[in-house]
Amino acid sequence: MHAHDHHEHHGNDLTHAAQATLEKAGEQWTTMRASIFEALAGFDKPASAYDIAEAVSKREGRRVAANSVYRILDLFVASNLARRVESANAYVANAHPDCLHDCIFLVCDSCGNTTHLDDDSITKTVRSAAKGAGFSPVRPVIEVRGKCADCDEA
Amino acid sequence: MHAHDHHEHHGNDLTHAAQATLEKAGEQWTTMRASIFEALAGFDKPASAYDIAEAVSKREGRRVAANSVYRILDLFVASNLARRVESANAYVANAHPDCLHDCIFLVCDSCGNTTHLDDDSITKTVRSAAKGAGFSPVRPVIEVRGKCADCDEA
DNA sequence: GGCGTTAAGTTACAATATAACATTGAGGAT
DNA sequence: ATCCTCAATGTTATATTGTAACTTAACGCC
Repeated sequence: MHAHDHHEHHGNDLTHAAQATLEKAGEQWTTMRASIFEALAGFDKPASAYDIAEAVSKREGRRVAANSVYRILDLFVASNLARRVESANAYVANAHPDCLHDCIFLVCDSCGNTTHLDDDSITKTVRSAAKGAGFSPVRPVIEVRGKCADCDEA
Repeated sequence: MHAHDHHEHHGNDLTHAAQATLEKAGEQWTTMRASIFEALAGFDKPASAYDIAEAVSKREGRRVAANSVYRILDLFVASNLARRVESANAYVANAHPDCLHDCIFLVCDSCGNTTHLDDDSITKTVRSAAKGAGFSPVRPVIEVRGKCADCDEA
């Protein structure tokens, strides 16, 4: 288990935490950003930029271009409000935007559900292995493809 | 250092090792597959399917569609002749197709060069962390984005 | 009011990936 | 030899993901 105590936010609590984090970073919490964050947080599995564009478009009754969604997702990722799941070309909301982790995603190949681990001992080991090879690590990408408990029963 | 002794193949040696591995898996070593493997191995950094299609097209003086390249790359990845670098949407030849590893890629954000580590202790730890979370790991994706030694000097 | 700055809209396009179907060629069965 | 079959590749079309360039809108400031 990781040592420090962090809180997993949900629902409005999560939205407020996201807003607070973004504003603390000197960025604005606009209605568009709020919509996109809501949409992202509303998915129960990683969502592509296009999934989000579609969800927001539907909810708002107007066309929102993928383009705009990408811009905002990039901002979210840079501000720790969201993460990109590289092996799925998709994004997930970060349940604790107020604390910084290299995180580990477990992606189910069969249902697409994704859970995440925050095991700092692993990520530190990976970072230091990279350093040992003369590399300056910036962002570890640690994902495990496989089967989640539910799908594995079958 | 990882414990077992494995040989890094190069040039013709690598091609022969790849051929042997593919044939041992019950697949044919066709001229098309050989061409694509050569092209892939000829890149000094991860190459996209389209990069490879272009290289093979040029070398053979005829159009080779990305499509065919994808099919063969998929086969290569399944047979351990090549790896996909998820965070780069690109592929690299595996320098030792005759032995099986979860491997770790260090991808330079500035020059694109990619080196790989085979540190089984790390990958085992990642796999077992996944298992500990009720997940059945199949394929760990461990990549580190950052700066290589050369680019880091600047 | 005019101006600068940031966010978002719009359009176009590039890059990556897959699907569906046609063709080819090698090997075996008759 | 002819036909049959099957795997591999070719061909065409299209889906999905990601960027670029430029325009418009909103707001604070002078």
